[in-house]
Amino acid sequence: MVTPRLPTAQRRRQIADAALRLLADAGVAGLTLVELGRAVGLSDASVLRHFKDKPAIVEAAIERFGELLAEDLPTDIADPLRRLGAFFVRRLAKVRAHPELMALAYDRRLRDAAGEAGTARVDAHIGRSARFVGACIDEAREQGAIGADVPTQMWVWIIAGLLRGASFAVPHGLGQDADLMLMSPERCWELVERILRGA
Amino acid sequence: MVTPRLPTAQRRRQIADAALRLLADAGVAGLTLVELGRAVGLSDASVLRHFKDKPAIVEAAIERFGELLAEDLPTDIADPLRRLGAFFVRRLAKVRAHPELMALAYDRRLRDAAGEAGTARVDAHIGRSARFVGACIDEAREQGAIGADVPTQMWVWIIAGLLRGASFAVPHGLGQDADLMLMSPERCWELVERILRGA
Amino acid sequence: MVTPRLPTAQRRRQIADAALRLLADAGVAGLTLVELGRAVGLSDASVLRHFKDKPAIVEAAIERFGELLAEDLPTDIADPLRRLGAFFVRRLAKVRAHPELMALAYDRRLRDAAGEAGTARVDAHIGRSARFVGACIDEAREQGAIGADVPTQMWVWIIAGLLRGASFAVPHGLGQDADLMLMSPERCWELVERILRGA
Amino acid sequence: MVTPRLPTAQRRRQIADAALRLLADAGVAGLTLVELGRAVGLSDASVLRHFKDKPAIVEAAIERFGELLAEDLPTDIADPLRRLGAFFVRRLAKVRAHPELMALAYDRRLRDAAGEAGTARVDAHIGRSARFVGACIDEAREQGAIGADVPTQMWVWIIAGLLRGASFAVPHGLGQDADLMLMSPERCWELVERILRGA
DNA sequence: CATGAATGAGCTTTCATTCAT
DNA sequence: AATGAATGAAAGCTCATTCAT
Repeated sequence: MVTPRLPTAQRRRQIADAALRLLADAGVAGLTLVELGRAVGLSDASVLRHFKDKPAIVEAAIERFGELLAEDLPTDIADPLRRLGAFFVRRLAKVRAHPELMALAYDRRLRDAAGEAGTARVDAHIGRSARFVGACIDEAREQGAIGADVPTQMWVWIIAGLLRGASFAVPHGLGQDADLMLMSPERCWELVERILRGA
Repeated sequence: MVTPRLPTAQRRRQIADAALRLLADAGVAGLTLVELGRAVGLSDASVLRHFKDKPAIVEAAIERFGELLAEDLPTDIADPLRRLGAFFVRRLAKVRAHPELMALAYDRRLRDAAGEAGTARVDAHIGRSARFVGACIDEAREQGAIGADVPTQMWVWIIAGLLRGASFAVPHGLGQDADLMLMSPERCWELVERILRGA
Repeated sequence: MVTPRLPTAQRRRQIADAALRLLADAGVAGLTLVELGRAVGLSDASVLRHFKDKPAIVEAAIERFGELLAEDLPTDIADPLRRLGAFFVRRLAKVRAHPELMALAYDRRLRDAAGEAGTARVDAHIGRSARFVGACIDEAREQGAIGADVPTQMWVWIIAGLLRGASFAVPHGLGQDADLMLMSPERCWELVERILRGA
Repeated sequence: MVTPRLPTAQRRRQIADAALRLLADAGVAGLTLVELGRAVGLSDASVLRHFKDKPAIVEAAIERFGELLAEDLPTDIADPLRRLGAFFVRRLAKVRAHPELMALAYDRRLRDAAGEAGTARVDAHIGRSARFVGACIDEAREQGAIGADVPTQMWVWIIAGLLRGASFAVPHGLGQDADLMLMSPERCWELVERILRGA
């Protein structure tokens, strides 16, 4: 088989992405070099020509995942609740588009794959979204848009819960509410905002 | 090595529990027979004298986890919101007491470990809590205790999100709100109930 | 399960017979202590209370097989061809009645199971029949009943070949001659004797 | 250890041949991957890089054995008895040259090693020689070279018996006839042919 | 840059064997 | 006499990794 040679930079990203997909679809046990090679059209040995070893691949995948998450964080919106809303809408759309992949954000599987070394990086990336949400909430509270009784962390978890919920292909709660999946992200946010303000 | 002998029934439970712990602490890759043996003080071969297979062990662990989750579902409380509150309080306490273990309820790792065969069982066990919550919400709504605008499934995910949040040993959002962990489950529920009613 | 206790002598024979059957039906790999136990209604550990170890069981099985073969050797018939005929008829009937079992006489599986130690015993037992046949032939030849040109050993192998052929449940040569299986041992011997005398 | 590399095609044949030898020499239980590796100068893991499975190795060995047997079947000789004779001479020479190996043709060990799946292949390969012999006999009988009284299948077994006899390194019948081993295959066939015609 | 060949480590599983009850 | 519990050894197999081509 003649495999087109690609510059390392491209290959690295390709491999990191494949690792993420594989981890999401097949779990830690499914992330093997052979499978990784198959995904990018290389042999297992060749995959390792672009990375020192497997942990290095996982590390790259984690960074890739971090970028994916960071994309959703808006920076240019002044109003905290509108900023939070923009994040929520983007993130929800992304979770719906790639439920398996985004489930990694609400899972410990990336940490497992990372081993001792990478755990902190994973937590940092995933925590970044949480900190963003928390900051929006705090700011909104200071402006009086949100009441003081419910602590910020609770709101953070509530929002994470809503986003995570969308990562189930089949919502394993009630069948009759499967149509929640059909509600637009914008409409969802309206409801969430009402909850935030109302409480 | 002289290992104290135990009747199979005891050993089976011991092994199933150890499997759950191991899965929670070390992930799918860390759940090996040798490690399992070490956990219960047996050799790897001896572990398999109590179970036909490794899959059989995972299966037992899943059932054990199902029991653990089922304990939290109250059946004798008529009022739906009080029933939901009782569940919330129990489950939250349990998640705080065993964060790593209970993270399995909000994770895809049990499914990964279960393989093709056991996935349905895992989903059934975990989904049972979700269905319980959904039923309480529906009932409460019929009684007019909860408004009609926010769909049930959303509340289910919100509550799951709050419980899942407690499974992080270090809340990876904001440090200043770590004291949320110190708020009593009962007090947490008060807040949640207020959100439910208020919206 | 309450297993009736049997005196060792009976158990030993029972186990040796089971070992023979197992070896014949399932091959060397199928001869395990657990399977042996199942066959005689004992646990694997209990089987070893009647024999020092597994080689000892195989050894007993070999002796048992030797007895089985020895039964077919007539001692009281003076005329060599009639003596040979009696053997042939008995042996053929036995091979037809227990093809799998008797296949062990034309196979190296017993030797494999016996290991270094038992090989000689196996050869002795199986060779005994061959020597018997050879002796009959030699004697008949001295009496002029058989010609001198075909060496004894050849006749021995011919007869062994005929007996061995009957150990195939399905004669894997020609289908149209399957009815050879239906020809009575006595009639078979008539044909064999004609060949012996005629040549 | 530095092992000289060989292209897979070569290795596969090498391994299949070694499997056959091992099976012949050490029996089903002796056919292990480690032993196989030792025979070809590889580690056990490396052996499996050339075959998917151990069963796949056995399968290849069986095909190899089939080829070995098929070599002996002449196709270009019109006269049936001469054709049979050519086969007999070749096969006898081969059995004498490789008694242990060729014993597999008169044994159930290949079937045991093959397991459920390969049994039919083994029977087909071994049966092919038998069918060949049967066809020669039938044809010769039609031409009147062989009498009608002895059924074909009997002759097939007789010939198989003679060939099988040569697979014993030490003819375990009579010692005084060990010199049968020294008789040339051609001379043996002369005797066999006389028996065939004479009856 | 890419790969085929080879390997060691580690995993699941089977099995003969020991021992306390 | 019988068994349940435990074990070490060895088998088959997977996988990350190395290296020569």
